[in-house]
Amino acid sequence: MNTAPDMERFRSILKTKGLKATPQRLAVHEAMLDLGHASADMVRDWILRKGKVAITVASVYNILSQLTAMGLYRIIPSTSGVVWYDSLTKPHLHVYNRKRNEFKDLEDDALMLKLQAFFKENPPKGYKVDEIDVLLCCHRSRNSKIF
Amino acid sequence: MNTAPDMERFRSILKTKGLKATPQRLAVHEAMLDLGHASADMVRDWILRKGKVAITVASVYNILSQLTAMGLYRIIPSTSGVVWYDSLTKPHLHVYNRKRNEFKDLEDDALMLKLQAFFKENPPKGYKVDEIDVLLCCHRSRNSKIF
DNA sequence: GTTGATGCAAAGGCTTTGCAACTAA
DNA sequence: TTAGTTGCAAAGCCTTTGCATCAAC
Repeated sequence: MNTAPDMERFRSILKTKGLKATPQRLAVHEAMLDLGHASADMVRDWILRKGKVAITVASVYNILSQLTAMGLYRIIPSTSGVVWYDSLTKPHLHVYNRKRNEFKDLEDDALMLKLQAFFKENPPKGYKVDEIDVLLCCHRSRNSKIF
Repeated sequence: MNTAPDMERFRSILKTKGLKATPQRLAVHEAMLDLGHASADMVRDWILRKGKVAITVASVYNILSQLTAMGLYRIIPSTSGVVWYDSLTKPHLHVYNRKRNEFKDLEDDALMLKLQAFFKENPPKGYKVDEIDVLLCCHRSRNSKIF
């Protein structure tokens, strides 16, 4: 995965916000771009594995929180009690494998647009909806329970 | 809320499974029926507040896990890193208020059926979908971002 | 040189576990 | 009676915090 252009964009975002382009911040962002969605632990592992730079757990957490607050990542709703971050901020679906505790992005723009249109036409009463998080829990067996 | 009939049903489920109807288990289930969806901590608070019975945190966790494994509850996907349980196991939507970290059930059968029909007609490629978890993140301000 | 970021270590939440004591059946 | 449950305390994760040190600018 060529993350170079994204990293350049990242550096300029940091500059705009008056934040320093530290090796740790760059490494975290590169990890997120490569992993797509990950927990703090997974980000740290990725950085150590690649031998990019030394980094502590605390910094990983701090950096992830900060970049999420800046809107670069989103938190994925999960059932595991661990916080997962997603580097893809545009609206999209998640397919979740309960057994493996694994997320996959489902980048189907047409599907997402239909879904948004669906909620536009079928709005939940009394609420203003910001964001739609859809988690499709899947398996690989023959039959599906809901259909 | 009159939970008496549900509690009778609960006792018979326990009997069927060969599990004892301990005061702690009964209290946890009554709490879940009353709260709808709650974290372990909230369940414990409820029980202490009502003065039903003495119970430790460990027992609350154990009982919730066990009853969830039995299919009486489901875990709600959340972004907080805390596990939330839901006593409503039939398919339904959740409205989540990020600011308050609060869930509400959106019991709109018609909406859920349409959604299931939607995914039946627009299936994510390559996956067998078990369950659909939809989290609608909401606010109360004038405008909605997605529409 | 300044200002902000990181490392470190400690503490704080949430959750699980092991074992002895207990109790529902 | 006895198999299953709970209480308790300890430990295990995940995450945050405070402060001294360090480095990007």
